[in-house]
This record gives sequence, structure tokens and C-alpha cells, in this order.
Amino acid sequence: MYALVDCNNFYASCERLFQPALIGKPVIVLSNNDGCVIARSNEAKLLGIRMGAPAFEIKDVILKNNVAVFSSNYVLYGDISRRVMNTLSQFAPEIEIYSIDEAFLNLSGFDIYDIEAYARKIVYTTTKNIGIPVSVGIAPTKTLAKVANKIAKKNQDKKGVFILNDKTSINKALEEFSVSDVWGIGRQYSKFLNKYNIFTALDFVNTNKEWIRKNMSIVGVRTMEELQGNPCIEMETTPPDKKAICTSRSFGTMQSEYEPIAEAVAQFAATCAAKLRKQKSCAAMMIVFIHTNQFRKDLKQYAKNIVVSLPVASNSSMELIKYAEIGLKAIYKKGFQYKKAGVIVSDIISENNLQTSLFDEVNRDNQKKVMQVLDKLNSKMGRDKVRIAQQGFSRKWKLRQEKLSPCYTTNINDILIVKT
DNA sequence: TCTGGGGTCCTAGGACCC
DNA sequence: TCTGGGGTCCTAGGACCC
Repeated sequence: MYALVDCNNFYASCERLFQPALIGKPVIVLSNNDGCVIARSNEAKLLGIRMGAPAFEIKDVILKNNVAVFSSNYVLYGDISRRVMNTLSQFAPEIEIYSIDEAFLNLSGFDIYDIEAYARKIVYTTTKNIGIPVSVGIAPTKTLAKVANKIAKKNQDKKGVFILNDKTSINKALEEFSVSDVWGIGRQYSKFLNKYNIFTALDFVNTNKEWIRKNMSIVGVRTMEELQGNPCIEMETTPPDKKAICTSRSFGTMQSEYEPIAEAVAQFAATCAAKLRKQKSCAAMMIVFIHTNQFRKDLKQYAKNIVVSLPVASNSSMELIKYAEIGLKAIYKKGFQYKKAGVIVSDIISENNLQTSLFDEVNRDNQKKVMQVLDKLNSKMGRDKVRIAQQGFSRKWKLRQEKLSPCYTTNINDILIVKT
């Protein structure tokens, strides 16, 4: 059996941890740049606030109902997540951290226990230790555990726990479960399946397997098998190295001049480099992109990306910034108002088996040492305290974050604020 | 009249997830 | 005024090999 543990309204719950007065009140968290709604407390959901709704469109609802609004604070959520996962890992020998707010636990061999009591203990302990409410779904496959979790969350009377462990209960659950809510079936496939009168998960399971294979590839077949109780998706206990790493942001205000955009792109390249170093790998290819605001139909539009090949794979901030600048210079055009830029690195290999070039003129040992010192200093003093000059300090492009909460658990100054 | 057989690698595009 | 960010996997088709 697998358990899927999912934090309830995670980001909203994190904000509430430090403002308990907000418990029972509507809370929402906005995306970067305070753009869209990305997390809602139950009370906010009841007000009809949709996931992904642009903040400016729901201004009236927010004011009228006194909704608490937060900018997203990923440093805080990341730290709370780490604590939740630590607690969860005590409950099973194998844990897969599936996302910032979800984890699968491998409960094989736990049949000898009262599995429901065990699940309640997970809910109780996490709530007590961390203060974040969670829901637990337990079933013979990961996809069914996802189903069980949704049922646990949806029905108040389940008190955060639901178990699917026999044919009858599984069939009944699938019959009442919309196919569009199944893990692995998104909007496009839902629409497609509905066209063929497949509306529930049970309809889907009873469909011809070859037909699924033809129309939804092997991925669809796996989902089908999983819903039938045959495990096809294994636990992934150690996260695989990333094959591509992307750093991109929308600008707080649109930018026309080259310099602030170059500063932003240098920052993104440096962040990509730091992420590469963290997983001990190097990238041999980079994509730089910029675009204007697609929502502003009244403005001239421009969007362009460029692929830059690195002669030797690298994870040095200095080198990545250099190539990002070359890319940006090639695609930047005067006369547009830019809204967003980004850097993607790929062709990623381990830093241990780097293929250097005969004609390589870069002193890689030196760069490596510099980066090690830089990482060490920044981990102690704070992100980007030491930086490459091109990353700059003007920050004209910086995010809009008007409702940012303090980093209560990670920033020394914020911690002091809490204490006093 | 009639034109083999069996592979690999790469890429773009489309689906999905949180 | 105002609309997020970061990933994965699979397939078909083309190019190429012998």
C-alpha cells in the first residue's frame, strides 16, 4: 500500500502559522509579481475565488470579504516543507517527496497494523509538530492513493483520512470520481474522453486498453492499470538530477532599455549556475528568451529566444553570464516594452565527467575555486550577497511583492522581529 | 511486371504535473 | 495599472547508418 500525504492549502496554511488570527478567515497567496491566485484557504474557495484568477479581477471580492492577501514567499514555504517532510519520513522506511506539499510513503508490510489508526497518527503528528494540516490517502497504487487523498480532502467527515483497499470500495470510489480529476489526465485528455462518453474514472477503467494505448500512449495505459490496482509507477526516493534548469521572471514594471534587462538576465544566468552547482552538474547549452506583455494588445509585441552553445559545459556564474549576454545582445531590439525574460540551461552532465576542449582557454580550476568561495559566503551571509558585477544592484526589473510576509524561520533579522 | 531490411539518433510538439 | 514559474515524459517523423 502507498500513502499520499498532501498539505491542505499549503501556502495559505504556512502564512497562517505566523498569524493564527487568520485561522477560519479567507486567505489567499499570489503568484510572483502579485499576479494570480495560487493558493486559497477553504474560506477563500467558498467565496468563489478561482485558482489562477488574476488578482486585479477579484479586487472587489477581496475588499468586501476582508480576504487576507499574501505575496508568495517561497523561502518560507520551502523551509516549512522541509520540516513537514522530516516529520513524514518518520512514518515509513521509504518516502518520495513529490512536490513542495506532497509526499508518497511506501507502506508495504504495514498490513499488520491498523492502517487507518496509523493514518490518523500521521495527520495528528504533522498538525501537532508543524501546525500544517494534512490529508492522507492510502491505496494499493500511487494513482489510487491520489484518488483516496482527494476524497479525504473533499469530505469533511473523513477527517483527513481515506483508505481504498478492496475491489468494492475502489469501484465505488471510481464511479463517483470524475475522470478529469485523475492524476495523469489533464484538460486535453478530459475533453477528448468526454467526447467518447467517458466521464468517470470507472468509465475510463472499463475502456478498451488498445484504444487507450492508441489515443493516450503508454502513459494512459499505465494510468488505467494503476486505477485497476496494478502498480506501474514506482517510488522515487532520491530525486533524479534535473535535465533542464530554468530561471525566469516577469518584471515588476515593463523595461525598454537594454541595461536593466541585461542585469536581470545576468541574475537569471547566475541563479541557473548556482542551481547547477548545487546538483554538481554542468550545462553545455543555454536558451535566453525575452518577450513583451502578451496581454497588452495595445502595445507592439515581440518575443524571441536564442540557443547558445557553450564550447565546454560549465556551471560558473561568470561563464554563464558571459554567454547569456551574448544571447541577449543577439535578440534584444530597441523600441519594445519587455515584460519577461529568462534563462534555461540544458545538455546537463555531471561535473565529474566534463569533456574539455583542446583549445579551451578558461582556467576552470580557478573558476571552480572562486565559485566555491562565493557559494560558501552566500550560504552564510545571504543569497547574492557576493555577486558577479553584471548582476548589478539597480534592480529596476524587480518583482512586485507588496504583501510579502517575513521569512520567519530562515532570516536572522526576521526571526529577531518575531522575538521582539 | 519488377526497386530490401533493419536499425539509431534527434527534434518539435503535445500532453502532463505541482 | 494589473495576468507565475519550473519541470517531466512520449511520439512521430526525418535524417542518417550499414
